[in-house]
Formats: sequence, structure tokens, C-alpha cells
Amino acid sequence: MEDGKLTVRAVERALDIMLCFTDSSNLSLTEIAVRVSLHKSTVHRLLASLEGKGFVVRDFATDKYRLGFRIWELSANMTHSDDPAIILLPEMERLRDQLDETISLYVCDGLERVRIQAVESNQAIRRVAAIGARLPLYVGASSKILVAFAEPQVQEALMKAKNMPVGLERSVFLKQLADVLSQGYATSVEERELGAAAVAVPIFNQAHTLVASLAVSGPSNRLTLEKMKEHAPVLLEAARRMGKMVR
Amino acid sequence: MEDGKLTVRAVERALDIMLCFTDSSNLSLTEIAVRVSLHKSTVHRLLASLEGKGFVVRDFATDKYRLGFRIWELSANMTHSDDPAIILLPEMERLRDQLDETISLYVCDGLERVRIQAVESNQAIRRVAAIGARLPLYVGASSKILVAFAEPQVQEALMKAKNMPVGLERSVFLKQLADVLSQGYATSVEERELGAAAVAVPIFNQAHTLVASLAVSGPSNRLTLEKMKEHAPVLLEAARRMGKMVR
DNA sequence: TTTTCAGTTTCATTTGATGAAACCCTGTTA
DNA sequence: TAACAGGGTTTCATCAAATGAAACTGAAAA
Repeated sequence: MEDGKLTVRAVERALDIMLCFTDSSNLSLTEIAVRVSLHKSTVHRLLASLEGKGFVVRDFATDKYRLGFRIWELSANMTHSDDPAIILLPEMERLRDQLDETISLYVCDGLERVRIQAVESNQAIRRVAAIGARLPLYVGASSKILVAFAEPQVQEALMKAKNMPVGLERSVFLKQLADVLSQGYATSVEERELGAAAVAVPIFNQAHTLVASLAVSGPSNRLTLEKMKEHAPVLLEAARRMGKMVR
Repeated sequence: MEDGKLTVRAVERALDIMLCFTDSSNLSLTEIAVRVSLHKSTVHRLLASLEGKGFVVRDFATDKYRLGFRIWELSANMTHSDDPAIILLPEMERLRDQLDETISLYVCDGLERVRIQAVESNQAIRRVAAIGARLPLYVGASSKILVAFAEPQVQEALMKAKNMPVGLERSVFLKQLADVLSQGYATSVEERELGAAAVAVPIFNQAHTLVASLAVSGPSNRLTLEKMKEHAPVLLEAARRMGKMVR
């Protein structure tokens, strides 16, 4: 054994099988075997165990497997820590691995935004993001998201506030917000910090209220406008999935 | 091996551990070990595997385990068969085992109710309940539930219908419905069938609309009024949990 | 201080998980 | 029609890996 981790291999393999279903909801035995790099017979046995306990079920018609009612049952009984910073971390890590850029999560707090969670890219040149950092709500992609999709009273409070930067015209700001609303995501290039760019999207909960802003950020020479356009749909899809996890 | 089932013991044990959390959301290592009848060290290793994959997490303060975000994540991505008859079956089986009486699930269909799911008690004398049976909406505990908590238009349609039994005064029926609404559950003793009694409660989905009626039924000499009063809170709690599972 | 109790780690034992290969289907090609 | 292909299923010899007793740790209670 002696791998340092005191775990049970068979169990980890079974759990890996379950995790396959985050990508596609219906998988055949051999498809799963390929994904987890195990032999058919091994996967078959593990699936039999999962099926016996109701963690996966098989579609009689297609013989494909999908997640079982037990997952649903367990999740219904979960008193899930409703802290998005905890809930969304694994999704953010996945996104970071996919895009290989720093991923941040912001919420509004008064007339500022707070970075409540962040996972950094592994690249040598990367956006470094401190969790807990407080930033202004006037500049940056996430600011636009948090303001554009906010309740009207939040927007008004912000407009009334005195600390609006001198260079920023109210009308320009409003135009930016309108653009964000229409395209569904926001970008920023060297707005707040030299050499930095970002794309941000809103995360809505099941009740369709704004929960947070999810952003990918990196050096502006790597995170070009084209790259940002590419990333936007990925971010939006991730945000959609994350929205299901928070309330 | 030769037990007929081609399964992996370690995996089944790990899944049993997860199922412990349907009863209580926070459990210590030894509590779990007792529940699954395994040695501490075995449970510890299995939990380490589950924890490593995020299926359980431990509360730093209390050192107790609870279900992890992965469950939530998986369930969010599930395209769950929204058929209550399938979803709620395991909960119904659990309830049957707890109360040792027949459990039925009814939905309204027009001016009738349909038993869309049932699990029978194991006792020799028991309520036999055929799945798919259609019953009138005038008598029986589940009828009262399905009518009392229904949308107003359903109630009106029922009142207008001509096939109301002769012996049943409209005013009496209305009084019954009011009682059901006030106490939250309905009972019936030998209303529809001689020697049979039942308690029924409503199942509401997350949107607080009536989905089905959940009933426990048995011989009236065993399912006495006192027993029914005892069962009611159990049923209500079960229905509350079931409501989270359907939409 | 000692005791107790929960969690953790070690380790010898051997069970029981493993994967190659064979087998069984059902649908498809020759 | 037979041969083939491609999925799922079962068998089985092998030995890696899961097991549980016991020892260990550390913190809290007596």
C-alpha cells in the first residue's frame, strides 16, 4: 500500500465512477470503463454494488447507467452549508483546470465587492487573487455584473454615493451596464490593474436572484479579447450549474 | 465469494456509511461504526476515501462527519425522473418498515384519486393495496387530503359534480375538509372499506403545491385512533422530506 | 495527576478484489 | 444462412489490498 493515504482503492474507484456522471448523465458500461481506465469486469462489479444500493440505476431500454434516486434522497436531507465560497469551490477548481487562469468569486457588500473565494492558475504568470480582498464596485468586470444584475435599489444607492471616480461619467457607466445586461457577461481590460483582464458572469440561484459574480482573470496579453469571447460561454455554463447549488 | 451477488464489499460498506446520514446529518466516527457494525479502523479508512473525493466532509470543530458537496453537486446535475412513484418509493419503504403498515401514495386524476405507488406491511393481517387502483374522491383519508389542499377550482368542480354520494351532506363534507386543513392530516375509519382505517398527509413540493397524498392504512382494530395520532407526526415528517424530492 | 474515550496508525493475516479470458447475447455483415 | 462484431456478463487463478486487533496519541474528564 504505502502511498501515504490510508484509503480504500475499491471505494475510490466506485466514487470516481459516480463522478463520471457530472459530465454526461447517461453512460454505458464500456464508456465508464474507458473514462476511469479500468477493465469492464471491474467496472461491472463496482456498478453492481452502486446499483444494489440505489446510487446508480440503469435505463432498461438502453442498458445505460445514470445516477440513482439515492443521490437525490441524500441531497434532499443535506443541511448544506449555504456558503457559496464553500459550495462552489470544487466547481471553481474544475474551471481553473479547464481554462488555466485564476477564477474568482465576488459578492456585493455595501458599496464594495468582496472576493469570497478564489483559485489561482498554475501558470508562472498569473493573476494572484487574495481571498477576502475588498474592491470598488465601479471598475472591473465583476463590478459591472454585480451592479448590472443587482436590485434597482442597490443601483440607485451606488449612483447617489459620492465616491464615484471623477473620470467615470455616469452616462458611460450606465451604457456599460446596459451592454452587460444584453450580452450576459462583462469584460474588463486594464480597468483596475495594469496588464490585467477579466471576464465575469452572474450566478443566479434557483429563485433567480443574483448571488455572486464569477470571474476568470489573467494577464491581458494572454487573456485577449478573442480568448475572453471563447471563455464567456464556458463561464456562463459553469455559472448556470453553480446556480443550482446555492440558495 | 459465492454469495450469488457479484459485488464489491468495500464499496457496499462505504455506501452504507453514506446512507447513515439520512437519519442524522452529523455523525462521529464511532457513531457510524456502531450503525454499520464495523470496526473503527475500517470505518475510518472508508471515511477517508469518501472524504478524499468530497462525498463526506468533517466539521472541523466537532470532528463529526456529514455529507459533502459532491452529493449536492451530483444531484444538481441529475436529470431526475420527476415521477413521484419512483422517487418516493425508497422513502415509502422506509416508512413501511418503521410503522409496519401498508403505505400508499395517491394523486388526483379528474374526480378520482389514483394509487400511484404502494408498499405493503409484512404483517399477516394487512391492508392490501394494488398500485393503479382508482378510488372515489369523496371518502377515505387521502380523499380529504387531496380535496382539502387542492386548488379552489378543483374543489368547486367536485362540489358541482353530480355523483356525490347520497348519504354525504355537503355541509358535513365541508366541515371535514376544514378540520383536515386545521390539523394538517386526515383520518378515516371504516369509511370506504369495513375494518380498514387510514391516516393521510399532504406532500407539497418546493413550490408549495400539492403533489400527492401519503397514507398509512391497516386494520382498524390495530390502527386505532391513538395509533393514528402517534403515526401522524411521523407521516408529516416523512411527507416533508419527500416534498423536497419532487417538483 | 490518572483515567477515559475518541480518533489514528501499524501490521500480520488472508480474504476478497482483480483483470484476463471465456462466454453469452443480439444485431449486423458477408 | 453462417460468421462476425460489440456490447454485457461470468469464471477463475493470483496475490494485492482490505481487514480488524492491538497499539498509540492526544485531549478532556475525574
